[in-house]
Amino acid sequence: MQLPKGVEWAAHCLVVLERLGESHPVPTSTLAEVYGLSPTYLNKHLQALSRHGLLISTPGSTGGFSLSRPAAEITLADVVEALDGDRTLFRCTEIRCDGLFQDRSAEIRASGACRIAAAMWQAEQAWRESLATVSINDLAGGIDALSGQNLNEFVGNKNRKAGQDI
Amino acid sequence: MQLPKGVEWAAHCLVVLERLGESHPVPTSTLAEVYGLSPTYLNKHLQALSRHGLLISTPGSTGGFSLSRPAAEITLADVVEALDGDRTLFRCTEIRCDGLFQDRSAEIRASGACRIAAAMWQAEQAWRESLATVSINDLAGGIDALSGQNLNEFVGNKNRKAGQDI
DNA sequence: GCAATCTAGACATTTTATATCCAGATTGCT
DNA sequence: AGCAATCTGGATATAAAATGTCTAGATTGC
Repeated sequence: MQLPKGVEWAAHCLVVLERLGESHPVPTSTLAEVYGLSPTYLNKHLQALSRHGLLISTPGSTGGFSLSRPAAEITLADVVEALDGDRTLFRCTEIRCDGLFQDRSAEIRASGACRIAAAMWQAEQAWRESLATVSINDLAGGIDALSGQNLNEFVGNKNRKAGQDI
Repeated sequence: MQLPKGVEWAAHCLVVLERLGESHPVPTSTLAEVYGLSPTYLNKHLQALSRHGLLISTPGSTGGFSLSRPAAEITLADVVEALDGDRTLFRCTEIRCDGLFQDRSAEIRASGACRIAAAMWQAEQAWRESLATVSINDLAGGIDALSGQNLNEFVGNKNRKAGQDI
């Protein structure tokens, strides 16, 4: 069981957008180039972030994606939720009601949620709460500190190429 | 991203073994019948639990599986680790080193682990720690309290059928 | 020796993740 | 107005993982 790679891609892209400041929207193609990712597939993930309100998408010739709110208010929990939907790590299939005790399934269900599921969900809660303490802002310092300058130059050139004055 | 169903199966089976006391080993076929599971596939998971020291397996005609230690000392974290191996929820592919900054990858790696990965792993740590607080013993009370009596009768009959005096 | 079991691995099926592609709509530029 | 670049959504294809089955070998109790 593993988180989809899209989570990693999305997190890095959000960091890039933070580092670039709020200037102009950055198109998928540029973000893909920064990290050597598949543009079309990355776009699918960015669309998901947009649908969930983490990004604002601007259509049109000089369009692209930009952060919808301050990077300090976007957390890893948001990213995971946006890309992985409302799925839980643990999925309870209530096998308590399936085999030997089939005919008492109503009674079993009435006795409350399965304790295994409850414990699993509580642990998952701890996971999400930890993710919620880390914002894109917290992440931005380290990751691309080394390459932040280059990043600005690169994207800047890209945008100028597209006919835009940054 | 979701935990394999085997985790649920294994957890329930451990609870059943706890409720039956330590009497005799219970074969895969009986455990599968209790919850209406695929015997061969369940056996694969039980083998994994055995390899990781949660269960003791007894070969032979009256063989089967039994808990390797008190149910209070087997936690959900153990179950997840046994069935899902050493995989982490989040897998870092270091895309920092892949695209624009390819030629500086050595430098980037030297600057330390990716902060995104670090945050993800810390959250995962919280998840595992929460799972480690829940033992099979804790779970046994609720889940099959309703059907514990039937469980004993059922497995008892099974074992007698197999020629065993329980 | 026979029947029941665990073990290990090969194999098939199903589901999910990954990736690509295309038609439609929006916008900026000339 | 027309063109180029973009986002949007869905269809489709490929790769990987989970799920499930099967067989041959080894162990034990009767």
